[in-house]
Amino acid sequence: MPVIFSRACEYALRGLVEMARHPEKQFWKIQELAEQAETPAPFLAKTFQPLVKAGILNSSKGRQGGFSFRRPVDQIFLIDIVKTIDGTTLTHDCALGLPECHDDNPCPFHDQWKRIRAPLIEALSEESLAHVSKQGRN
Amino acid sequence: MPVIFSRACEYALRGLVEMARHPEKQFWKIQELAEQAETPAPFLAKTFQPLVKAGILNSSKGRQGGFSFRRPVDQIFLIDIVKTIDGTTLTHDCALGLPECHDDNPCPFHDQWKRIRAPLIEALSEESLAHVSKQGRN
DNA sequence: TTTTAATCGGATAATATTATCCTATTTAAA
DNA sequence: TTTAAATAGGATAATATTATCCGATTAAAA
Repeated sequence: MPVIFSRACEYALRGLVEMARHPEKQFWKIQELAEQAETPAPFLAKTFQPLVKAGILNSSKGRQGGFSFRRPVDQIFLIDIVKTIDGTTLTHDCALGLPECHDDNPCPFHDQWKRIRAPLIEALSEESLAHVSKQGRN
Repeated sequence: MPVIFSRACEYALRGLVEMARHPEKQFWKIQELAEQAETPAPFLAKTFQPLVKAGILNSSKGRQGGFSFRRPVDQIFLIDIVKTIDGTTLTHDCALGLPECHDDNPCPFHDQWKRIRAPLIEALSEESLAHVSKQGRN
């Protein structure tokens, strides 16, 4: 098991952060980006496809092609990427995996998980690629 | 992908909560418990084995055998179960999956994830089976 | 003492996820 | 116009996780 995001989402995040750290670069090719982000290139390419469909990335085929952001990186939030690739499981579903668990029919862990999850969702919603890309050293 | 715990851990938690909700019952057989907890019986049995090894559960073979808690349920915390079954990935590892990411060599998401993770770990550490088992309706 | 019924542990099967490969399509350079 | 180089998408392979099965072991009841 990965930590909290799927492998696919981890790779996408790594790639996007790497892109955001180099605003001078207009178009990124998967091959080069994968090397920088330490991800398998073909898999990174796959994870980028839904991001293009979701309107987060722009893609261009052919020579001089590659990927670019569709909007400024201070307007792209981690939650956008996570929801595009991993869906709403993390933000919506029952932590014990019970499909019948809802507010009006809660499992024993429902309220606690809701409280735990809130700051997580909040942080992912407020954290932009612009901000994240200025952090860290890797 | 499951929400945040592995399927195995989800099942274990469901089973243990069910046990904690019926303190009058001394020994639980996997078959009956699995039905109550809506989990596959053989897989639940597997997930219980590490809990026995970790000293959280007691197991007894043979007729009249089954599983029981080894200490009072107000002294068993969700973090104990999660760590026993899913390990320390959730509480220790890099959210972007980078093995070289540490406090002294942080990835761009390191500090944010640390802040997000803190209340999660805190809640799991404070939440006892006794308390959880009194919540909810499932 | 034998039988019954439970967990334990190893082997195996099924499924989901991760990873790669190959052809088609697209675009720009030659 | 042709060639080269990129993404798109479908097919396939590898791996990890989930799920089941079965014989071995254990312990109580018959």
